[in-house]
Amino acid sequence: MDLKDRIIETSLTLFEQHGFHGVTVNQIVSESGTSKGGFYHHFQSKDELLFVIHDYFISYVLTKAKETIETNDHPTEKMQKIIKSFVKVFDIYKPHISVFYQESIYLKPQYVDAIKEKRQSYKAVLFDVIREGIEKREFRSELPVEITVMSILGMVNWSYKWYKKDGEKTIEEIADIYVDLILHSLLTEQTKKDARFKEYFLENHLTASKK
Amino acid sequence: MDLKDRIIETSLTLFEQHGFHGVTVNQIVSESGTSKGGFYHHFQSKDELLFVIHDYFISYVLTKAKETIETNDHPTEKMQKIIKSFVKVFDIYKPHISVFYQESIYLKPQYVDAIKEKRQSYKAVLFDVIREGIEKREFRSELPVEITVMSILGMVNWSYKWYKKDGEKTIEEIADIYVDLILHSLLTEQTKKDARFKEYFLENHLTASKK
DNA sequence: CTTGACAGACCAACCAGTCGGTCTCAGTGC
DNA sequence: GCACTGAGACCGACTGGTTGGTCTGTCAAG
Repeated sequence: MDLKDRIIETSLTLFEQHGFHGVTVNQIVSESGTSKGGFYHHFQSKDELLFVIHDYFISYVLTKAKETIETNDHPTEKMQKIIKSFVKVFDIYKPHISVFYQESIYLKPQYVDAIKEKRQSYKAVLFDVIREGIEKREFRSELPVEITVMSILGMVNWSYKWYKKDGEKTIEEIADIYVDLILHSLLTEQTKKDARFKEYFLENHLTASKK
Repeated sequence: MDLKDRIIETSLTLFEQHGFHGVTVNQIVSESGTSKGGFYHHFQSKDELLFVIHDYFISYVLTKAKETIETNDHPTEKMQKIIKSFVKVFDIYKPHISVFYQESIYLKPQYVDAIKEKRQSYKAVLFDVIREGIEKREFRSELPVEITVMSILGMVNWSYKWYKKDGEKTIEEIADIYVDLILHSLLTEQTKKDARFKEYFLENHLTASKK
């Protein structure tokens, strides 16, 4: 791991704990075992560092989501895969995500456009899946697409506020719960009975408690 | 409106736009038409101002939620009322909420405990409703209480990132959609058929599009 | 000898907070 | 009715510490 990465990793941890403005360049520098010179050799400014962190994460997530929808799956399957893959990102990128949602307000104007665009693309992916789901009668037709997308995003994204790696539930379990909740909201009664999607519901899991 | 309130209102707007550290006391002072002296006459420090904003909002929401559950309603009704009342808070207190979730990381240690306690109480209210719902067989028994609470909180709280007062949908409409989504995730098939709860679902609203 | 990676002393700007001062007004004594 | 006093509300020039960023070097590799 070279110096640049070490600086990023250190900053991530520090930013997550104390916020962008709660951390000085001197702290970053000393915790990553380098110097002002080392830092400014790799980054034009503290603001550029913030941008690099943002871009790194959003690019990764966006690529993953696009991969998922370029299949011939049913919308229900797509939704399940998107959610699972996104939730799993928390295990690796939680600090990135925290910084992404917590500190984006401090991104300098010159950087915001690049990030905004990718953010929009990510939302668009979800939009398309839901629209497709409604068209194909798998999802309830009375759902307003925009609000539904924002609800799903909110539910999943909020995890950054409380998810702990060594918590009671594994990331896989949490992802399964989200899938269950979301699909229960989205699917029509008809689709819920479809045997192909049975495995997505908690009540049919082997671990579920049955009376 | 006296000076103290004017300072709070101005700060709220500024903090929401630029973040706590993106706003200087001088800015606050000049935008609220006062002076350094005026500011420090009412607040011990910039940090205290942040605390006052936090406390004001969380106290309000907590009181509202406690009022709601001190009824003899069914859990389903309670859940619906809590969600509706909380979502409606966005219309009045959106800046408070934004600052609450965005800047709490910068609260000084001396203030965090007071806020944390009220935050926990709020979660506890939701916990209780869900537990009661499961006990009374209105909510699905396979739901893990903690994650479900966090999902609901996430879904609703996330609104602060995108809700605009003059947006396409009114706050009432958004609240109704949340209620529909959440109840579809929570309720048992049996309970969904209960005529008393019919009005909570979008498909039974007068405005819903029917083929 | 050149170039890229890194070191660290130094600087200028900024910003939260201070402090002596002014203005207004209610209360008090005569 | 008037002069005096003191307290609370508010003013704004000033300061001292902090912080992002610079600049001159050093050194190892090629």
